[in-house]
Amino acid sequence: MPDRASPRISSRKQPRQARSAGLVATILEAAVQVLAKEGAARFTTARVAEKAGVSVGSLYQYFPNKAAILFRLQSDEWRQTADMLRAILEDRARPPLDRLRALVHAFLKSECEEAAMRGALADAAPLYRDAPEAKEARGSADGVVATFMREALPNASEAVRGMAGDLIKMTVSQVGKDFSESPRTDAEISAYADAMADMFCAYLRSLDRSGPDQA
Amino acid sequence: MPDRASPRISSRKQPRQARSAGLVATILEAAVQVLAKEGAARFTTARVAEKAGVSVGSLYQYFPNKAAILFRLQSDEWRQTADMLRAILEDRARPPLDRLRALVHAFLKSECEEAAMRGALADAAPLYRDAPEAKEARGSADGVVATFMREALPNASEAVRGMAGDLIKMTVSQVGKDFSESPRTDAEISAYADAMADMFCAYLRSLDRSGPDQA
DNA sequence: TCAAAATACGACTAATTCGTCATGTTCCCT
DNA sequence: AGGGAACATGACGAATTAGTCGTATTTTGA
Repeated sequence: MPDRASPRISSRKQPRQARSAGLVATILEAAVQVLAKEGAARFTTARVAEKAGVSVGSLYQYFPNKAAILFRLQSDEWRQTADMLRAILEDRARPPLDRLRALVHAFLKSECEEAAMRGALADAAPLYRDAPEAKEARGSADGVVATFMREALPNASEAVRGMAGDLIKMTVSQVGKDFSESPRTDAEISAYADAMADMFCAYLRSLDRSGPDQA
Repeated sequence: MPDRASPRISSRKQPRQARSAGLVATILEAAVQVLAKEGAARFTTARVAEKAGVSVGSLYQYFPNKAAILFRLQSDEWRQTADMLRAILEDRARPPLDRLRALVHAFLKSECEEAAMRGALADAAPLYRDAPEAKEARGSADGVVATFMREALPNASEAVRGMAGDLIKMTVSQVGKDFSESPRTDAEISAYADAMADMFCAYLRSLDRSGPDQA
C-alpha cells in the first residue's frame, strides 16, 4: 500500500518519563509482531495498539502517523544491516574474496530470520528512498563497498570496479528480498550463498585478469 | 496490500456478445492505466470502472472481485515473459552464452518498459504463487532453463546445473524487479545487462572447466 | 501535600473501500 | 414484432481505516 507522498515521519514528541520511553519500545515490538503475524494489509494502528496493550491515543502521542512506525522499523533494519556489512567487509585480516563469501552468507541468513516481518515491512512501507536516513545508509554502504572493491580488484579501472560493485550490491540485496518472501531451510540458504559467492568470485577474477594474480 | 487468503479468481461469466467482450478488454486496459498512473494503493474498482467509462456493476459482471483483475494482468505478464524466454533460449543457432546474454538484455529491457505498471502490480498483487497459472508458468520456465543448462554446461553434473540454473533465474528475475521499481536510462540498462551477462558467463565457464573447453 | 505537567485513554468522525441488487436498456432469435 | 436473455447502471450497505479530542489518571517538583 505505497502512498507516493510521504507525510511527516519524525517523532511527535520525545518521551520524558520512564513509562513512556518503555511505551515506545513496547509499541515497536508490537508492530513487529503484527507485521509478522498478520501481514502488511492488516497492519493497522488499532491492531498495533491492542497488541501493545495501549490505546491508540497513546500510540499517536509518539508517532505522528502509521507511516512513522513503519519508517522507524525500517530505519532500525537499515542501521543493523549497514553495521553488519561494514564489520565483515572491513576485516582486513581475511582475503577479499573470503570476506565477500562471508558477507553473502551472513546477509542471506539475516534476511531469512524474521522473514515474515521483513517481507511484510517491504510490502507495507513505501520506498522511503529519499528520506535522509535512507540516503545516509546508502552512502555509508557505498563507501564501504567502494573501498572493498579497490582491494578486490586492484588492477581494474575505477569504472569497472564501480560497475561490479553496483552489480554485486544489487544482486545480493534483491536475491535477499526473494529469500525473505519465501522462506528456506538453513541448508538451502547455505547452498545458495555458496553458489552466489562462487559466481561473484568467478566474475571478479575474470575482471582482474589483466594484472598480477592474487592468491 | 497482500491478502494472504486468495478468494475466487476465475471469471464470473463469459462474455457472449461483442459489446461485453470489448468491455473486458477496455477494463483491463483501464486497469493498467490506473495501476501505472495512480499506484497500487489507489487501484480501486471504482477508479478502474471510471477510467474505463463503465459502471462498477458492469465490471463486477466479468470479474468476481478486485483481485481477479490483478490476477488477470499478472497472468498475461507471465505468459508474455515465458514466451520471450523460450524464444530466446531455444534458438539453437546461437552459442549458449550468446543466448544468455540476449536473454538478460531482453528481460531487463522488458521490465523497464511499463515499469510503473509492473512495479505497482507487484505491490498490489499478493503472491499468486500457488495458482495453477503460476505453477504452469514456472514449470514451463524450469523446463526451458534445464534444457538450456545442459547445453551450456555439458560437462557439469546435473546437481551443479540445477543450482546454477536456479541462481541465474533468481538473479535475473529479482534484479529485474529492482529495475521496474526505479527506472533507468536505456544506456544504464544495457550496461547493467552486459555486466550481468559477463558475470554469468564467468560463472558458467568456471563451472565447466572440468572438460573440453567450448569456443 | 498539592497543583501543574505529562501521560493515558477510547469513543468518535470523516473518509474510503468492496461488492450487491433492483431497475433499466440493448440485443438476438423466432 | 415481441419476448426473453444478456448486458449495463449507479445508489447503496456494510466494513474498515487513520487520526482526533475531551476526559481521566499518574508523575513530578516545590
